[in-house]
Amino acid sequence: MNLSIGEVAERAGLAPSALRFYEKEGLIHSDRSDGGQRRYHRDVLRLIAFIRAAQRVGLTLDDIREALRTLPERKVPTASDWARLSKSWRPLLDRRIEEMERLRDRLDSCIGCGCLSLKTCALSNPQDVAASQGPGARWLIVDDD
Amino acid sequence: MNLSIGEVAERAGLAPSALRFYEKEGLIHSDRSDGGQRRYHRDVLRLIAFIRAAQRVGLTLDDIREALRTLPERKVPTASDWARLSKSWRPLLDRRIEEMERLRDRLDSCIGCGCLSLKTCALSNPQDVAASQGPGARWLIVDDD
DNA sequence: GTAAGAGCTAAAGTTCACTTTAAGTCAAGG
DNA sequence: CCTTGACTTAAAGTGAACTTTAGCTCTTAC
Repeated sequence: MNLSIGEVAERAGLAPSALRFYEKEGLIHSDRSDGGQRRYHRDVLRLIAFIRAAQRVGLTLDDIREALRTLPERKVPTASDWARLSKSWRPLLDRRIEEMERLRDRLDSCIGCGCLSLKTCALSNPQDVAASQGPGARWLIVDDD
Repeated sequence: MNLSIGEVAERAGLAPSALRFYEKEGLIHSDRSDGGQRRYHRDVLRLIAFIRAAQRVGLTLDDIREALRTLPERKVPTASDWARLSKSWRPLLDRRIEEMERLRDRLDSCIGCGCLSLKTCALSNPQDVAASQGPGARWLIVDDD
């Protein structure tokens, strides 16, 4: 317990500046030594691991701060608190995986058929993906006319 | 053929400003009308679709520009050119999918066992992932001691 | 006790991928 | 011909997620 910022940075695999930044953003918390230096509870490592995982799932720090607000205010979160949090990311993660798999399959079918834009190609029948991320997410769909 | 910037933007689902930006970045090309306005060949739509797909796979515009440099200089790319390109993204895409699946499974096993940090938990035995993205990518691995 | 290295703050800087702005030009219908 | 809306440029602005800088202070090992 009572880790310095350097120790946390080292163990968590990010820079001390990132830890100060996360703190300023209200994502993590630290106590202070008599001299005013940050001192961390070991639990912060788990929290940081969660933050990084959430980022990989595609959440912004804003989203993450929001999610973390569901954790108990001033007490150390329990296993079930963490479990609830992980669970809430599951659908998002599933969507991302599905999205990637669809993209992979489309790329595959294109490599196979060599068309990439004909009406007969899988890529030209977007009914499933096109709307998922607004007008930008059209993958490999190009409608030749 | 000979689409205006507005038409391309509309069909590709992005803003005209993005098209000008891509052009400045050397990702796409346009001819000009007598009056100096951009005129696009329909093929640019496919190219844009590829660029967006590549971005979803996690490539930066720099990476993409690099990849596009393998396309024939001043002639319209053939289906097999595109196929080669898609193929080259496949491993990256596979890695991203694997990564996401691993994260999902880990979150699952955590929800199941409720530990999240004990040495007995799946999360504590990272031999596979930890090195994949440098020291930052430690997922949910926290080594309590 | 002291020197070196780790930590402190606030503010400015960085990169990525664009968007916005300002001041003007082009194209097409009536 | 004229108006309107789409287009042009260069340059500045944006937001996310940090990092760097400058000028200090703290902590620790000798």
